[in-house]
Amino acid sequence: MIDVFVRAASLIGLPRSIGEIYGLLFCTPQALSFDELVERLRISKGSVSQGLKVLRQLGAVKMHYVPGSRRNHYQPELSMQRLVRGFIKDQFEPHLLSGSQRLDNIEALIQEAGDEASHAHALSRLVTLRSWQQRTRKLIPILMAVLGGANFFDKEFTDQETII
Amino acid sequence: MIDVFVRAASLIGLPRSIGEIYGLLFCTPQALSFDELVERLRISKGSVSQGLKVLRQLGAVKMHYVPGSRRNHYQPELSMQRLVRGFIKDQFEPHLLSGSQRLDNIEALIQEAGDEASHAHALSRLVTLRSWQQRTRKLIPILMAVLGGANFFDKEFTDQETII
DNA sequence: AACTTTGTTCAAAAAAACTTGAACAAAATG
DNA sequence: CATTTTGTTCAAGTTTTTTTGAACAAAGTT
Repeated sequence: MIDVFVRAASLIGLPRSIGEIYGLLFCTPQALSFDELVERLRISKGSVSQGLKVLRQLGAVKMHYVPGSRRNHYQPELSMQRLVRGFIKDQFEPHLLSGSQRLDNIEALIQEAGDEASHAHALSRLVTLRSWQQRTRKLIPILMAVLGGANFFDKEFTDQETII
Repeated sequence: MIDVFVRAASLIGLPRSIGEIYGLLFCTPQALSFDELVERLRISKGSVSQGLKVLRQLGAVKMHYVPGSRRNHYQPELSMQRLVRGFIKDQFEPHLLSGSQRLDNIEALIQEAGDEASHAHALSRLVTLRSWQQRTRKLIPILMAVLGGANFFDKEFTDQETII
């Protein structure tokens, strides 16, 4: 089962160790501590430390206080909507933002250099690029809405109970 | 400008050279031949050959016949919808499919091994996983619909002319 | 048929990404 | 305050991915 998450992680460009950590947390009934992750996965403390850091940043694991233990325990985020939101916020939107800046720079570069004829083409491609960017921006809220509770697109979507 | 595509490529897990090839095709007014890509990007024939292969598979470049030249010329796909569809069909859906198989195997494994108590938890996590998968499946057509012409989500989406 | 052009394949080299483990910091404990 | 526990950091080592370039195939020319 952990393998499912290792593959999913690599699909979205995250290292194997991160898939393993999330996968083990996902499979295990109770919250696990740092040491338990090191022991059960047989990976180094360094990997676990870095992996948990990324997973916390993504909002994919939550700290869980366990009475009587000084260690931090970790639990997986099980809401698909929150997982996706975390991924987009952390890994996607920054690129979109810096992308806008970059397109402005490119526009300036087109203005100052290059001959008349190529200007027209370059500017038209820039328009295409900006439209792609804008459409991606508009897509994200729709995506989140579909993953959220109010699913008005699909009438057969019935058993909400089991869907997190 | 090519740099924009190099970054975009790495964001979706494709090598630098592929971003460069698509980027140059995107920037250039006329279709380019294999050799022109090698010369203008200063990368090896091997990289261009492999890069074009992947881009063709994704539907991100199209062959373009140029009269009087024996070489193949290439043009970029400019429709965001088709680019996204190609990417999903080629890189995403196969994992989704094999994922279903894998979940069935996992279910079998849960049945035969493990004690009573952990069965319940494992099965409930399997349900979660299946719901994630099903929701992803349902998401794809919606995504394509939004990227397609009929955009009934956004009333301000007016200048369809420039949007490819 | 011999030769040229055009592009592919694949083993080896280079580069990039990931993991490890030892040194280190911070906080709790005795 | 010395010691132990808990976890982080980072340079070095390992693995994986990407690129190169030479050998090769396929098809067109002379």
